[in-house]
Amino acid sequence: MPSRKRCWLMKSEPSEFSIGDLQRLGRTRWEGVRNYQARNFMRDDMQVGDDVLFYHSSADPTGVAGLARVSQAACPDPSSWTPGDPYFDARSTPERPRWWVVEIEFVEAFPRVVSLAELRAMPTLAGLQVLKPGQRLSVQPVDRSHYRIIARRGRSAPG
DNA sequence: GCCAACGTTGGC
DNA sequence: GCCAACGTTGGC
Repeated sequence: MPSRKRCWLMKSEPSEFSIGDLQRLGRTRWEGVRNYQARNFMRDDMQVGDDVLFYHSSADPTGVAGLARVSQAACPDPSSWTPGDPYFDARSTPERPRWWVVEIEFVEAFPRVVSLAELRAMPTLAGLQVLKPGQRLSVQPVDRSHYRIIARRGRSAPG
């Protein structure tokens, strides 16, 4: 029996891959995650249909820029055993893959980024992982209540 | 560009 | 298994 849809936050530097890039492509494989905790979330917990907050990191402003959805469950990350690929890892092989990817699809781009400062100022988001000091995980679980609050804020008129 | 926080690696 | 050195992340 399929379990209930979950919600996630996924970070990307918009100079590398932005919500606008996802909008143009429609969907993408989330390649290049090289952190075990983030990998485990993708490989073990993400399911098709899960909701995703698309977060712009190292940006101005940094924050949630839109929504996406998991469109394909995890499979081994071919970039990890492709020599010359920026994400190549000699320890990963097709027989014994070390890194995994999910595919996500575009849902919507917010009319404005809900900035980190704005997220911090919302008392209803207490406990949101990305607000914790030193939190660097590029794939994080998010409470559905938090997801809804952020999605509503992102759709609201700028200002 | 700085640097604090964190994860990974590898010598012992 | 400890832990120092190193690399990376990401806000500022």
